[in-house]
Amino acid sequence: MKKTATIKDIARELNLHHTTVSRALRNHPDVNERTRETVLKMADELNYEPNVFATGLRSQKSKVIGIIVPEISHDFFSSIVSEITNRADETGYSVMICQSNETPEREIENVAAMLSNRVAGIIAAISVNTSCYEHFERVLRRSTPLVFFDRVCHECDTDKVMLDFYGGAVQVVQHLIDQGYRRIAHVAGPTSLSGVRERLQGYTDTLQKNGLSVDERLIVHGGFLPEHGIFGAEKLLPHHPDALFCVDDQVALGAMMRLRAEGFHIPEQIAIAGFDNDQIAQYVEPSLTTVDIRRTEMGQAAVDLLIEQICGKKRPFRTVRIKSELIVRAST
Amino acid sequence: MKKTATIKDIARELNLHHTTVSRALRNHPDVNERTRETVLKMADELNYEPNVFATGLRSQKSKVIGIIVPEISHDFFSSIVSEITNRADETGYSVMICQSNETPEREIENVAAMLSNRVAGIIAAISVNTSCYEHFERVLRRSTPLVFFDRVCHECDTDKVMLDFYGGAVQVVQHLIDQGYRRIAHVAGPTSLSGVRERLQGYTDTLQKNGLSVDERLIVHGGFLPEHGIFGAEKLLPHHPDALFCVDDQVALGAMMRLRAEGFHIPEQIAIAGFDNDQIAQYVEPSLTTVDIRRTEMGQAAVDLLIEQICGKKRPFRTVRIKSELIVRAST
DNA sequence: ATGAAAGCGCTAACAA
DNA sequence: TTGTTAGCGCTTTCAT
Repeated sequence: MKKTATIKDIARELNLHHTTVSRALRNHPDVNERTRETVLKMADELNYEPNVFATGLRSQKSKVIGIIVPEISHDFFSSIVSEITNRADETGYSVMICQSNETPEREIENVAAMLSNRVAGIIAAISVNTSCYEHFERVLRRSTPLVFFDRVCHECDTDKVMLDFYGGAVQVVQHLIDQGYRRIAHVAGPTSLSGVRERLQGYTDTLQKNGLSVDERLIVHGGFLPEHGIFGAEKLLPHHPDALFCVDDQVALGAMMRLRAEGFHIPEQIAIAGFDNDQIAQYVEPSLTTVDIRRTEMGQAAVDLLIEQICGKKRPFRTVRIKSELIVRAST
Repeated sequence: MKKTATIKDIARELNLHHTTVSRALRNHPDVNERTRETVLKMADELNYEPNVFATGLRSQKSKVIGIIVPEISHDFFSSIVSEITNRADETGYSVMICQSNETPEREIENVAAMLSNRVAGIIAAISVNTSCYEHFERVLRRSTPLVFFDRVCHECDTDKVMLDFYGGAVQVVQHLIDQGYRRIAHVAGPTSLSGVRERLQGYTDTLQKNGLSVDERLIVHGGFLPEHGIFGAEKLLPHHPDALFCVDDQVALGAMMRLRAEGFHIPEQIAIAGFDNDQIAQYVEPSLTTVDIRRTEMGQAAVDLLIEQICGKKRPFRTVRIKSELIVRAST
């Protein structure tokens, strides 16, 4: 690696002391205007680039935000990562990324990697199976700023950006009931996640509010992937549902595939609704009714909260709720 | 930020000099076995974590790989980022990410951000509109390791991981011809990208090899998103194609949507084929014939080439070609 | 086997 | 307004 110019190189060229150069570059008031100009010119000429290791070593701060997600390649998470990256960019931060692959072990390593890289703060969505939060507690003990989003850790006292899963589920189920569906099934996710429990609660509450009974046989649990939708549909069909409310769009996609294979007409014989408003939801046939969750707003909120923490704004921790919006399409 | 323990803290606790501690921690041979043990124990006790700023400052090296992609949230790129991240993890590197949003301006900023963060190396796919490569030349001039993938810069002398676009296109078009389709259209991408030109070449070569003429009206150019497929289908329909070979699956999805809206039966009246084998390709109705490109292999190759460069292996730059494989599904 | 000294590039405090 | 000194945490060289 050919070494790049340092402030000392600039100083030598200009017969100045490197501290003067340092001041000039950082617009310190105590520096002659003409000196500053020559310094800036020389810096440009020598392609000077401040050394992050040196500034980091002195300040013990970095301009890097760490993101930890379960799976980078999922539509929802990749969108959020994209939004976070854009927002971070706007505010002068770079982004470091890790994925837990939905395992607590990897998640622990992810956290360790972030801390070892001395990131300015961490934005995280926990993995499905995380039940011990010691690694996140350690982040807080080191007073490294931390913001959870989507899949939050309720036990941890820090900022959170949460979706309105309950409200979203209520909207979907009410919509299905309004459309005349009566045997509404729920292809749920793993109950270890609060968002899954909230959707379930919204589902049962709305059924009961409308005088419909909750049939346990119409509730199945799985994961967030298409195969879980396929499997869920198979388990539900013997109980003759007339609508499927799926925990997310990927699951809805799998369920839709299975139902089509069985020759069902959607939405005439069975309706399907998802959650997340993945990009494909509008391109499948029939297009999928789902709940949109304002990903841009979510990503920005996460970054903004984190930066407030980084900047040391003294304030109580906050939980931001992102609004859900029902998107009605052809599948219901 | 509560400061973490340093080697000096450990040294003080143990009445040793910090250099001895440093040696002990790095398994230097010149250190008493019992001393090493007590040092390791104390390091663990104090939650010692080496300071990356200090080691970076001394060594002028980091253990961070930078990735630059056009759009993080596209199925293809997010998969590749995921694969790269996994591979980097295995080899002890962390990953920093940027997206150009398909604009050269942002791409230039991305490169600057990576260099300013002193990453160990950069893995990049260039944006559609990048025509000047000065920013990448600068990377090479600073002898920062650089590997292009998918969308490569031919003018830059460095490692490249390329897809076999030509071979993939040949397979798709030959398959369509074998299935009896004769008026095969191509919804192409922007010709600024070599991968797009290679697919186009594979398309025309295969038509001609089979004694079919190339009808310019059956070739349209656009981008990589569903809307470009919708638009492409509209422009092609007046010329009565019986098959559409699309530049990627997203475009195929859009085209499929448009054709369905027009009441066409797929694949009876019109066949559709894509490229990339996005996750949804198997879930749409009808499932989409496409070309798979071994994303894991691609991500690993990119990381492995980069790490070879980082480790200073003296060797000529290489171009790795990733095999394409036709995936026949219901849409043809 | 351990310690001392020096320096990576930068900035803050103090001196001139 | 500019220069001097010192130190962030670490490793390398040389001395003991």
